[in-house]
Amino acid sequence: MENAVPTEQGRETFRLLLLSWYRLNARDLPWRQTRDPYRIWVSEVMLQQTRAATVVDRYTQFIERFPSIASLALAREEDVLALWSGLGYYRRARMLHSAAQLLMKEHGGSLPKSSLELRRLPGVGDYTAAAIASIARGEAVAVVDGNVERVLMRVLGKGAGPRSASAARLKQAANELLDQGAPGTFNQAMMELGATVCLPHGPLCGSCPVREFCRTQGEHPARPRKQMVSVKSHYALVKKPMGNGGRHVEVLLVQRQPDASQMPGMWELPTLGDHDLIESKASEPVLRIRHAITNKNFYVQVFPLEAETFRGLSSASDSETQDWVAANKLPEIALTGLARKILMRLDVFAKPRQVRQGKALPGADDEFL
DNA sequence: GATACGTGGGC
DNA sequence: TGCCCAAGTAT
Repeated sequence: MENAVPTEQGRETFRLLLLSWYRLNARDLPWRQTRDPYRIWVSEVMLQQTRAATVVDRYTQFIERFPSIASLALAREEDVLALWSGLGYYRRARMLHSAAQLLMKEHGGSLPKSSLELRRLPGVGDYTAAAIASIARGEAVAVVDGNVERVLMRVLGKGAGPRSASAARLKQAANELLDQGAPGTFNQAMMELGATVCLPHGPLCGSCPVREFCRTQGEHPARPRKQMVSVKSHYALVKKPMGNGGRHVEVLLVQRQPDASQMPGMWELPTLGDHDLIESKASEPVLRIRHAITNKNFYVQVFPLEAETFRGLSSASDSETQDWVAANKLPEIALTGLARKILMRLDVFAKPRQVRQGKALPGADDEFL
């Protein structure tokens, strides 16, 4: 493969330029203020397929609640999932939790040092193992995530054929480029460059510290797109006053099947079939929203129902676990992202702290009709 | 290697 | 009632 940084001298210049750019431009993110392997691990798992901006608050809350491997290991899985609610890819949380328990049992409660050993933990793949080892332990191993892959493809150019872009070639290129003296910082700098300058669309080549080494100046092949599918779904909002002068309410929730492929064991509003809608004589929905999950658009309508009405419906006798949950306990429940969104919009969810100012609260974007 | 797994934000 | 995709992993 032809290489825009073929000589060691070229690579060294690349490193210096990248690292000095990073020193000036690194975003101030909470997990960058520590080298605690546990915290790095938590942040890396949260960051899998998830934007840094989304992770910031969740990371802070998570670390506050589970400051150590031991505290995480001792927690109940449902409490871990409750903190993960809305982040998606819930398997990550389960694996993080089970890995913490494994470490308590078999590794003296600490994370292994090498990327090779880290790689054996559930939920820790090549990327995460390299990230933890390089950032927290200074191991000279390069990470290749989506950002690094894009940066390298652009810097190195397409090369001779499809093989040149294989994972193995990219990993090799990344390791040749790696700064042996500061692997953790170098890795983060490469990712930061991808996340903030070498963007998938409209890369900011004018601001790129290593543009002199770049063969392509920003070209990037488009990926095949996937067809979106539309699905309609209906949910019931069943409330019951709790006393206290009617100030507090309880909401009826159901738990998804433990063997469901999506969001197993998570809690959501009771679903209503078409038959239920007729049967319940439901009138107008209190809420219509769109909720996208991977390649499916859910067009969701929420109908307010009296407890007694709901009890009479066929769906109510399904074998799912049901429970009344006090509104002020909702933050402790492992809700699906959709359930969380609905309860927030309808002002049932006791909002933790965030005060929104100057913004129209109903998110507008995914509201429909 | 392909596919499933969630969600929010940007345009 | 769009489309992309983000600090991936497991199967």
